[in-house]
Amino acid sequence: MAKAPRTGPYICGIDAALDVVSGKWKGLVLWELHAHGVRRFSELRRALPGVSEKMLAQHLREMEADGIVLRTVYAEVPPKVEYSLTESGAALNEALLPLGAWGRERVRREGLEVAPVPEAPASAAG
Amino acid sequence: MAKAPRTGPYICGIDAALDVVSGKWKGLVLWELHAHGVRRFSELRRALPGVSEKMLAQHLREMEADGIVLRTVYAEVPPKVEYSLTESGAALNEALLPLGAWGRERVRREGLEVAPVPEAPASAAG
DNA sequence: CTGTATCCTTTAGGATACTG
DNA sequence: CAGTATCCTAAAGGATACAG
Repeated sequence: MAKAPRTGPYICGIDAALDVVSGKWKGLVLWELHAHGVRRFSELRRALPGVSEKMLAQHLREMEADGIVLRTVYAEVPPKVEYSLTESGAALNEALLPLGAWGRERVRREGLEVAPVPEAPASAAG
Repeated sequence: MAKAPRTGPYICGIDAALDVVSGKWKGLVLWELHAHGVRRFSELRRALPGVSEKMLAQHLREMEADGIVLRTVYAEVPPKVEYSLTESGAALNEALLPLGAWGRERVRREGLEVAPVPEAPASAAG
């Protein structure tokens, strides 16, 4: 979803799904949470080289509102917040696997560049 | 792909795939070509209510450059141009099926609105 | 550590007019 | 019919500073 309440009626399921994953870093956030189960804000920031605090926070809020990410706040000092996938988020990740496979095939076929990601699970993400 | 030559290195397959389907109408174009096999420019325009000529042409050029759409120009007058899916485009469509299913489930679960599409194949697109 | 607030640049998308 | 060209608006994203 965008930040606005609800953009409008969807035309098909693809629309409704792309609306949720559209965002420069959302796919990576999804994958990072899938790979590690639980991540803190600062861990996600380190895992996404180049992301700004604003965008990371904004994306996480939207994904939370879309029901794919769970945000857990611990009443400690210093503050501690953990992010994880909801059941729906995990299902979304599963649904993205074939698309990821197609994308990797595309990268291979067209000889596109791929940035090395620290600690990325090479088996399925590359 | 964006209109710029190449945005930059991809981080994972999802990135590389989303880059190709990101665009307000690309998913629908994909589906329309899948459903009909071959479509002319004006047919696509009618199938995508609200699309501007500029965006449709631009999207089709990008999809052609990305190797998922084939553009066939007939040397006739009046002009005739046909669009269809390449093998890669058809594979992309297949890879999008689980995502579409997830999207429809999301629409159902959250009670989101869906716009009725003329002549859309209800079996898998709704 | 986990964010917000503000300001700014870039890009996507749209309206309209025109052309081979 | 199948587009281009031009101009414009809106939305996404980024830099930086500050706060609980």
